Amino acid sequence: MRLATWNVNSIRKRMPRLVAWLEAEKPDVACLQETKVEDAGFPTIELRALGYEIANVGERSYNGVAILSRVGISDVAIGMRDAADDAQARFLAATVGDVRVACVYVPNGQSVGSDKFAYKLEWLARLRRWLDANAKPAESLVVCGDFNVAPDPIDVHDPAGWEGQVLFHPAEREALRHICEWGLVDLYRKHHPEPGRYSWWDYRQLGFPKNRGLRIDHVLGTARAAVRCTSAEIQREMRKGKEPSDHAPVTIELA
DNA sequence: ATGGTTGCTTAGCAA
Repeated sequence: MRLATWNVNSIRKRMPRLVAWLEAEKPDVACLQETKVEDAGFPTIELRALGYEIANVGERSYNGVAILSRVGISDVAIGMRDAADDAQARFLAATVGDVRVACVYVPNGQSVGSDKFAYKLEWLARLRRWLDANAKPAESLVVCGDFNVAPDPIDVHDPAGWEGQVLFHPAEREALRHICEWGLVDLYRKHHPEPGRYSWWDYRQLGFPKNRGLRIDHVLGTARAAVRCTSAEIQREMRKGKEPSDHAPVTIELA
């Protein structure tokens, strides 16, 4: 089973690329973030025509996550369904094939010390509590999406310059570690120990041509998923060309 | 130096 995660930065804007990518890569499961559209405007008919069943939760202008599956989709959960009153469309879980998958769009955090940064840390803490309450480390579970956190210095083009900044602040990295300590493995790192592999490059300041990137999009899996994971890739070429998303897809193969 | 680029929605916000 081929599973991918991709922050598309507006599904409507990205439809030509998304359709071409789905047709070329044929992922069995595609987890999308930043769809930026209300449910009524989601391109359901077009994606169904490509053979996908869809779970989606969106909102006007911002956020929005979706799971596309060609291997069935069931037990869809929209939002973390915890005590927090969270109107933002950032979380979807579903069973696809024999795998439970959670598609997440972690808040960006904007700047360290801001209300949005506090919200990001709280959201990451909620994600850990969601795992505690709704999943088991012994099951086949994948948690993937845009985490807006680079875990380690090797995930950052200029770790000294980024240290303490949003996306690479010790508090967010600790929150991500706490999530992984529940029982999740970074499936990309499992196959790629080398530094300098990024999934996001800022549109500004020639971020991509200068390869000033960060690895902030992740596919995390339980041990049971990890033993089935035979490969993982970042599709850097998808960041090239006309009107790209600022994120590249990350894909894994599960035996 | 709070710049710069993109997208949504239409001037300002979010990333």
